[in-house]
Amino acid sequence: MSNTKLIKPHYDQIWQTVQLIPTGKVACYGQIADLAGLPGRARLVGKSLGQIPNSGWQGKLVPWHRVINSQGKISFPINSPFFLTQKELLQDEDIVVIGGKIKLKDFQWQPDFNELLFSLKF
DNA sequence: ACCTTGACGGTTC
DNA sequence: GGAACCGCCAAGG
Repeated sequence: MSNTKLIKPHYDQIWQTVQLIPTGKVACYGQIADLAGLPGRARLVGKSLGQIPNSGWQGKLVPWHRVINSQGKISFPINSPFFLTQKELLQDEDIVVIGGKIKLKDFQWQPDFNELLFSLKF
């Protein structure tokens, strides 16, 4: 049977949106919230990312590591396990991380409007 | 039904 | 820069 009923209402939209972030780019929590049709709910984005099943979602992995805060920083305590994991995943994509910070000017995802209309199913 | 918790963000100083 | 303050609201206890 389908497990979609078990997923919290907004998580689908958030995870779906996060999957659109291309390799080598990052997006802010608030940016994802806006694109997902949930303006002002950046915190919900963070919360939902922590709820992604280990097995992935709808058969795909969600690139949670590409989501950082509006200051361009990784939102985990410096040098904590999650921090280090995220930093490594980002660097694997050639994203420059210095002191937990990333230059949004260089690496922030700038989605194309038409692309969004074509990709988002809600 | 009430209270607390957040992988946040904008404003202000 | 950065720190303090407040607004936000779904979830979970």
